[in-house]
Amino acid sequence: MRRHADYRQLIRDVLRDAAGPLTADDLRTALVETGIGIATVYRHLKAGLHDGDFVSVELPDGPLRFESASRPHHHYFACTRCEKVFDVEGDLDGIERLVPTGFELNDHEVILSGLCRDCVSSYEREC
Amino acid sequence: MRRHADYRQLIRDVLRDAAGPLTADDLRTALVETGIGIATVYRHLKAGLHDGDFVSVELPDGPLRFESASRPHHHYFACTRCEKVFDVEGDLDGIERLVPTGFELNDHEVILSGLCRDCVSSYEREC
DNA sequence: GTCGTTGCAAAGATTTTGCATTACC
DNA sequence: GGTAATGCAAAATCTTTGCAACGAC
Repeated sequence: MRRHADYRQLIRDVLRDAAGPLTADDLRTALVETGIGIATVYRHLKAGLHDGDFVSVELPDGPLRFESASRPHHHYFACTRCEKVFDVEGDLDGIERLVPTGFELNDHEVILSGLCRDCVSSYEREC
Repeated sequence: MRRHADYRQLIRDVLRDAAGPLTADDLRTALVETGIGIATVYRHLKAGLHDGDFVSVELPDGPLRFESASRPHHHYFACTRCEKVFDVEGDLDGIERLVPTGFELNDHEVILSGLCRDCVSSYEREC
């Protein structure tokens, strides 16, 4: 089996092409043909976070997810039924207004939750 | 040692008086004199989440935190230096605008991050 | 006595680390 | 050969679960 592939670049590629943030195990699965181990995935993710290649997103009730830092600013919609996570375009106004006096704002994250389109549809069918 | 105290109520009391969201272990520590076990803390938190007594907040790089559901709607400021979490008053406009067509929004969460007042001060002193 | 609650410990799930081995140059 | 990266497995951390014992009534 091939070893010492450019795993960092492979992880970058997978994250760049993903529709939303991925877990470490999602990445290992995507790269399973290379034989990458989960420890190596975590090591590259951690190094990439430090280097600014990736950002991490913590969502309710799930493992940490990662995505490419180069994606345009966006937020998330977490479906409480199917547990999928969707990227959401756009941003909010007035964020600075929330920051307490003397605090220094560096980043922000908005997580919407509810039902995604598919789950709204299947819920309506069931009732 | 006293057993079968009204642990749910004790947990409610601690969360009601807290300055921000607490971890399960914070709660066990706060109630250590009662001899409560961590499993019981988690069991009441889980039941209370289901009953709508508590809400959970997942913040970057830390265990799940909990707070009273009865607190007025607010958001969080997570200091990246001292890792404390502060409640933030107020809310944002235009959240509905972000929701993709066909999705049903039930909740949202805003997590600001940066430096808290104390860390801004000590950072300035150091430089 | 019955039923629900509890503590403890074990199990799960996720993430990190130690270490010998391997690949690259 | 020397250096850095890797896989495996153990450890660490956080959370859940099984179960026997206990308390409330």
